[in-house]
Amino acid sequence: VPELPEVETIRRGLEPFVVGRRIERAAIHDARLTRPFDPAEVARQLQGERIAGLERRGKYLAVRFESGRVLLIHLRMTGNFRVSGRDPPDGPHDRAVLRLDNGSDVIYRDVRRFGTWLLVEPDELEPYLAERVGEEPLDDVFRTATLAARLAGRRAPIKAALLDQRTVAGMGNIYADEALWRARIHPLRPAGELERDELRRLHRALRDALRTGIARQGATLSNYVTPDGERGRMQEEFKVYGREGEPCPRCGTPIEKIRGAGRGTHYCPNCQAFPTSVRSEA
DNA sequence: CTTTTTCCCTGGACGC
DNA sequence: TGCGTCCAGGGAAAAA
Repeated sequence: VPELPEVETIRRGLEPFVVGRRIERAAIHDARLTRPFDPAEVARQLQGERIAGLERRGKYLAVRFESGRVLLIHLRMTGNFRVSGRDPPDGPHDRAVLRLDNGSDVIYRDVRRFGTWLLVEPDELEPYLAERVGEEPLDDVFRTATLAARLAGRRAPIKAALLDQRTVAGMGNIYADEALWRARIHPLRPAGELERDELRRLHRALRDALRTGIARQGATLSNYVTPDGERGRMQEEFKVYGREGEPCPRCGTPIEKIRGAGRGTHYCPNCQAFPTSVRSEA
């Protein structure tokens, strides 16, 4: 499941291979990849573009071309990139191939075909992102106050609020669970009712979890590998995700799994206890 | 407006 | 072995 750390790892791995290169030929094999646009037409438009930079916004990869156009890629569940020479092409799940001007291929794979490619004009990028993606949690400007402002007045569970990309760009199910465990906050607490100290802990926790994820090159659960084919090692750091019934690393209480925000949600019922109504209002 | 639910998609795990 | 069923979940869209 590519979340911020996985997407950032992919970006870093791909960057040296593609920046400065020209797309000699593009082939898109999945009719759904560029919906609602015709994949053959998108492929034609990609041909000849020279790549000026590879950026990340939340879970989006943005391939910036010298022309100013941008290819906005979302990997969703199983999208992934490989570079040729390190892995045989024409795998059963190869959905697109970009042939570069140095003869190498950038291969896009996506088992479940949830991923999307959207080619946008220069003036379309920011408006598109603005209504979908909030602040980058690892930027210096993302302070506790930033997080607090995004959560203020919200009655949705904190788990659901964290998964909202406008709250924390790039947050996903795994890192949300890990961050809430680190902050010792119950996933179903109403987001707007978190105390000042809890917000401080959560701010620190989610940044720590995401930074650790990047340092470990992401988490490999099934499909995900870096563009070099390396497995991530973040799964070895999981404290709660996928550990239902196992002892909490902090207190030994068995980890519980519930349904939160429509997603599997793992937490320690002792460390992350729901506060026993401290509220004094009747 | 906010929040919740449904849907898309496939392969792996599991029960019989 | 093989078949049916369930599950994983990011985000768009629909429903509440």
